[in-house]
Amino acid sequence: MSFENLQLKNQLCHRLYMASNNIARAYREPLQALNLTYPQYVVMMALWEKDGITIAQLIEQTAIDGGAMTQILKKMADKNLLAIIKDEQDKRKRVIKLSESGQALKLEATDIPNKVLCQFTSITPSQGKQLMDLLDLVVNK
Amino acid sequence: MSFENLQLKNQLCHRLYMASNNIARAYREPLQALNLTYPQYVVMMALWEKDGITIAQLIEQTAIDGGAMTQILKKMADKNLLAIIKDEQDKRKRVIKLSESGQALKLEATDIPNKVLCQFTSITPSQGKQLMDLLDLVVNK
DNA sequence: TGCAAATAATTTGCATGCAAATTAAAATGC
DNA sequence: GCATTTTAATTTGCATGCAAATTATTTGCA
Repeated sequence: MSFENLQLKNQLCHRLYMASNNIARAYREPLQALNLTYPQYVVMMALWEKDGITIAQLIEQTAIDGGAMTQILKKMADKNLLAIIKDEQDKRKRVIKLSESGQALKLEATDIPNKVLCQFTSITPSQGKQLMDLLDLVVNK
Repeated sequence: MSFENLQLKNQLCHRLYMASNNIARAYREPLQALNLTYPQYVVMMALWEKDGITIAQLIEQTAIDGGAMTQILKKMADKNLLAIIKDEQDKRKRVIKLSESGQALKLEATDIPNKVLCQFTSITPSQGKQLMDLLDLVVNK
């Protein structure tokens, strides 16, 4: 038996693992300037697009784990980026609302995507698009 | 300003994040049968390919964090999958050697890649290959 | 030779990802 | 109308990923 299927270099999962870590690492420095971790940045992007949504909707948009989300939002509330508000209609729900400084941070974040992309010179925009489409197949199983 | 560049659906990083988590999740169940976590499985694959290497080499092969590697190897040694041996030539180094049960596990692992791939029906083998090549561009910056 | 610099691992502290258990509130069904 | 089930969040315990500090050795170089 050759066990080719067990060779690390043939594993799609390992490529994804390395690529994902690699790109997340590339965000660290630019995000430090905004005092945000990467998942916090993802939450901010979701809220900049649509504010005032529930935690469940935020989890749906970001695909961040629910247990982690509770902690992440708590820290972001501590930093006064957002407020966690009880829904009076359905008291199980919490609505997330950006603070003014949370909204204002959007302007400072505009450059982040470019700063990160500039670190990846070997991939063209067209290949990036291709890659996104292929990744969608993995995301949607 | 449109802020298109800040939309979550346009972020390569978020696709990678979701895809990577999604595929790692797909490994969980098959790996439970072998009593391995995903990173432990990656370490095993590296060692099945080349046994008796140092921790530094293992880190190089797997791209797993050094600090995490120490913990991972400790747990794997506790499970008697491998031994962590002091290098007598260079006492800073540790050599990792698979135990017999560690080597034997390779046979049981042969089916894992297929079991996982079967969960991703919407992606063809050709697309998988394409995806790997594109991911290499991200991995190698 | 001797001491500073580099290398290999480990440790520590923090931030997740994930599964399972828990709590609170709302929806359902008989 | 009340008990059962479902839903929304939180909490807990465990396993990383990562940066920074630490320890033990080895190299390099004056």
